Amino acid sequence: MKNQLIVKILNNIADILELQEVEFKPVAYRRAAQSVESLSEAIEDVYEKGKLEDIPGVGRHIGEKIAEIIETGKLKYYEKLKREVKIDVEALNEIPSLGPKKIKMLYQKLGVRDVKDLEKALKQHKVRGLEGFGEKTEETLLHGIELLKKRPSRFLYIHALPIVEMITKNLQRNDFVKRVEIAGSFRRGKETVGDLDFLVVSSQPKKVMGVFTGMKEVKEVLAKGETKSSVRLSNGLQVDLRVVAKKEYGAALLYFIGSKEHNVELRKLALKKGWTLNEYGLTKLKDKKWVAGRTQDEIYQKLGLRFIEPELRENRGEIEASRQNKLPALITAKDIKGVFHNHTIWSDGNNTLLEMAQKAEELKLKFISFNDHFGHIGITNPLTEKRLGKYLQEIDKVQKKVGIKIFSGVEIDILKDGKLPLSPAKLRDLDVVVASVHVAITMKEKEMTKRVCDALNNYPVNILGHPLDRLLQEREALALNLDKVFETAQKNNAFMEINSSPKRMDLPGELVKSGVDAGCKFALSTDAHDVSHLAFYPLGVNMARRGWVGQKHLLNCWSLGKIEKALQK
DNA sequence: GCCGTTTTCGGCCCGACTGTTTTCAGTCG
Repeated sequence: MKNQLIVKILNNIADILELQEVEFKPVAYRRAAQSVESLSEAIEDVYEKGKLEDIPGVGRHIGEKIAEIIETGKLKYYEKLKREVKIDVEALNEIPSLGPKKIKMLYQKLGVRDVKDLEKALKQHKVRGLEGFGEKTEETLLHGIELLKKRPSRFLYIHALPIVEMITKNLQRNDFVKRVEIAGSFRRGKETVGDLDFLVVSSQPKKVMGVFTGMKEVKEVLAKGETKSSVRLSNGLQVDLRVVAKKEYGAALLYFIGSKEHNVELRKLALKKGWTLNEYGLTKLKDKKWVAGRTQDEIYQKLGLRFIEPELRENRGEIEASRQNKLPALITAKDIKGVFHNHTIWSDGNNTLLEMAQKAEELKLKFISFNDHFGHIGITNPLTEKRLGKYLQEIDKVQKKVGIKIFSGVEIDILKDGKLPLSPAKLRDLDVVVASVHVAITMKEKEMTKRVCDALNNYPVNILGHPLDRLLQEREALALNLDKVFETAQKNNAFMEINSSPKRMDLPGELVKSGVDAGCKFALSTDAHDVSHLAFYPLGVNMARRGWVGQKHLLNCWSLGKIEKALQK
């Protein structure tokens, strides 16, 4: 899959063109890059279908360039640009407060071509003499380079969560703070966040800024103004805060939840109606008269739209769907009646069957499904055919001690050749069969796709476990033709898993949406190895919501009777 | 370079903060 390569090249072209002060083209290339990035299928497949120009922001010229990259792995135009500029724009652009104008100046006056050159020039104090540069800029840039060297990667949602709660509490306890909202990608339920964005309603912004920048977790104040401040916490996470008046609340929240691409579309829509939209409200273009802004709903309505849930705001068709009143009724955490795919001390989990079941009951769930590892995967203590009988007896015993329904089952490995290490007949004795790829994960797409589809075709698999087998920030996704997998799963009445484990988040939201579009059904799992992991299921709900999942698409929302029927093979 | 429920040509989202200036350009989100 060359999506990421193409995204990178298109963005680099935009960087270079920006440096050359070419107008409008950079925006066009970035827009195209963004669309390719949010594609839910391999760009090669789009190309083969001859549909490249259907991608928003991709016209004839960029389409031809993408085709060239797919066919040859390279792009002549890009090579030519790189020869022309001779500068490592990509790396230099990463440095905070360094943009195209300054990069150009640094190259022309000091011959700076890369970060190394810049660091040298800064340390020799050659930069401060340039027009528009000063001592302070020198310091900022040097600090920026240091920061990049030890830059923390994006934060997992689960790691950002306690920080969000802490900051919210810190702000809320002040009587001059009327309202606190978390916005940005966290509010949109993304699996990782680059920074946090807070919105506060208050008539005393200065006091709010004082509290915010004065928190003990703040390591560095990056900016502090009347309405906007930015800090870096000691763990490296950047947090932005905006303070607005009550009247602006809706417009500001809309603006700060984003995504940027969603907002740009809304603004274009406003312009067509003779209005302008910013974070303070929707106003008339002519006389600046106020149209709306108190609530998000009000603004959507004025724009001829129905309210769009934050998780959908990625400019992936939600605006058109909203206009046509075709938005899905998204599931919420309350709709989840139980969770699939959980481990205990019968394989590599930390707790007993009873402890896990009791915890699920405590969480007000109506069922839990146990799926301890089966077969010879690289973990200690997997279930074997010999132990399976005892495991099932034990589950029966626990069932008598708790007030919720327990499903029995295994998580069984999909072997290299697409076979499972237990016969279809024996698998049919279990309530829930989760089948997953764990070993030989570097297979080529064609083989891997066949392997997974063979398993779905030849065995009574209920749930395809963590389909991508990716680990966030650790391991790439399997090479898999998901279109084919979706089709095969649907044909065999198998459910695609939405795995809520914080490092997995698999399938991610955008791919869940492709599955929904393809007619697939889903099962939400916790993949818990400890009682504490059972509480992770709302993370899977985030993924499901980002994937446009309604109750009819998700097994966990159905009645127990209907679930049992759907699991019969 | 893309795009069109006023357009196939002429537009292209909008404002805050910082540092360097002495009214604003550059950067960022």
